[in-house]
Amino acid sequence: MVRKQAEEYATVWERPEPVERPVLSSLSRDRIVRAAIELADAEGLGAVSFRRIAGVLEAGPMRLYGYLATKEELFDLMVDAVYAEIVPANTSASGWRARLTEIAHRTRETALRHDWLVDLFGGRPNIGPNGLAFHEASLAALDEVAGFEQVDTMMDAIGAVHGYVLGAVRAEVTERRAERATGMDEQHWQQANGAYMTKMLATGAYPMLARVVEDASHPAPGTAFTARLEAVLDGIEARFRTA
Amino acid sequence: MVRKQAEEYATVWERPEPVERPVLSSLSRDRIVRAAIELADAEGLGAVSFRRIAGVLEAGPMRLYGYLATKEELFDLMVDAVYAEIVPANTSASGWRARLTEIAHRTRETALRHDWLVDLFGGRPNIGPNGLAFHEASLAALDEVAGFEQVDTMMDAIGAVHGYVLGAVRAEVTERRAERATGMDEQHWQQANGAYMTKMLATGAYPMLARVVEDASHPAPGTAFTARLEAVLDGIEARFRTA
DNA sequence: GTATCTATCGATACAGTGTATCGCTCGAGG
DNA sequence: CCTCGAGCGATACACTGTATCGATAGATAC
Repeated sequence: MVRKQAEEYATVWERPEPVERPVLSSLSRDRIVRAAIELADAEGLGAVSFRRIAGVLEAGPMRLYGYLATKEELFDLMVDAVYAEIVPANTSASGWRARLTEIAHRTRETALRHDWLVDLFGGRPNIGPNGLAFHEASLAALDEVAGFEQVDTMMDAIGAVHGYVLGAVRAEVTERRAERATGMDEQHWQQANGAYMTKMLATGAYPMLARVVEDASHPAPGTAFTARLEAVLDGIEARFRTA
Repeated sequence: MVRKQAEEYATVWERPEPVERPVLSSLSRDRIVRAAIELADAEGLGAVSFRRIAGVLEAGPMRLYGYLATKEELFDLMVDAVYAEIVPANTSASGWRARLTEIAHRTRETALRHDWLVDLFGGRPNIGPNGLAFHEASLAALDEVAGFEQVDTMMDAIGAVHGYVLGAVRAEVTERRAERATGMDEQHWQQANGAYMTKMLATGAYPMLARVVEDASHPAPGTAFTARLEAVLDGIEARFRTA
């Protein structure tokens, strides 16, 4: 190119500079996914768009399609990246209950750290490398444990645990989100919903709920999760373990 | 109006017809929500838009805003409408286990019938009349049952059950969706994912998963759900019931 | 019976979305 | 040295939720 220009313009002085060409930021799936996760953490899943990610990475939106085919794929990668935070590198827990408990708690903590996770978790097959590692770790917790020799038994056990964890964490995150709604209007939201709830309970149509609202103690968030998880583990031991 | 026209144009023959005014279809939250649910059932949640709903109901999109303030409110109403399908009018089950089991199964069946439900379920506080009735029914199953006198105990029990049900159903629906992906490309999807999975398992990094894929029997979908639910109920009895 | 007020409707508009298309430009390979 | 192919991104398209606002029709006041 420059050669050709050199033919047309004999001297540098007349020859124009090449068109301003912005330096291409180096991109990778990793950088894209990391940017997307930061966006989601800061402003919610709704703020994640190809245009905004590209803006952060100083690239054109269409460039992302060299790394991802669809937005769903982006979500899949985000979830798998977060799975890496859940799977413990090397667990110190011994015994199947302790190891499943550890996985459950790490799952919960990660979901609280990235509160958009529950919207994607289990919404599509999570079969990326880290998602598989997660299931592998769960299964490994039952490997060579007396009474869990059968594959079907193992699946029942981790199916029950993961089912509980997924549902419980989703409920907990939803509640947290609602409690501290978007900043300013927190007070307004609380007030409006409080009024609505008292009105509904006053109808007398929900006597048990009324009792609960009146008498419930509100333990620290994690304790209920832990206690119920223990119950699920008890149930697994009672019903599935064949030792 | 016509009077005024009558003054301007003395005879009918010169007086123009009033402007064509389309007959307004009668609207209600109920009709809107019903239309939205039909759309979601037929074409998925993604097909639910104010414009399409309005189209079905032969109204302008903006007219819906007289009944709903935002799309999230529409989703809330859809979920609450479906809760009505879950809550049994009058249960025949006796005993707390049977009644909680009935609720769990009705939840599952409803979620399978409306496979978009799991995407909204528990994603926002579901405190509409039917949502409250759902929780009321769950609590009522434990009312005056020996060993569940304490409100906190009751909450632990139904928290564990609902957690499990929510998570397990979400996982099941996701799997169903993936298996029969969008029609034609089912075969293609299965093939691509099968190849991917076998490749991943061949790496040897997931020995337990490999064992599972090899040895797992694939029972009818409902049976695993039921068995694991029984385990959860066992655990509740073992850990929470104070009788 | 007439005039005014008010609530509702929907056309239009706006900012944003995911993504298909397609020239352009550049670096690598023959 | 030239050609080819790949990567890039400007542009465009169809669509989204929703704010604005003039027009209208029914209700209300005199």
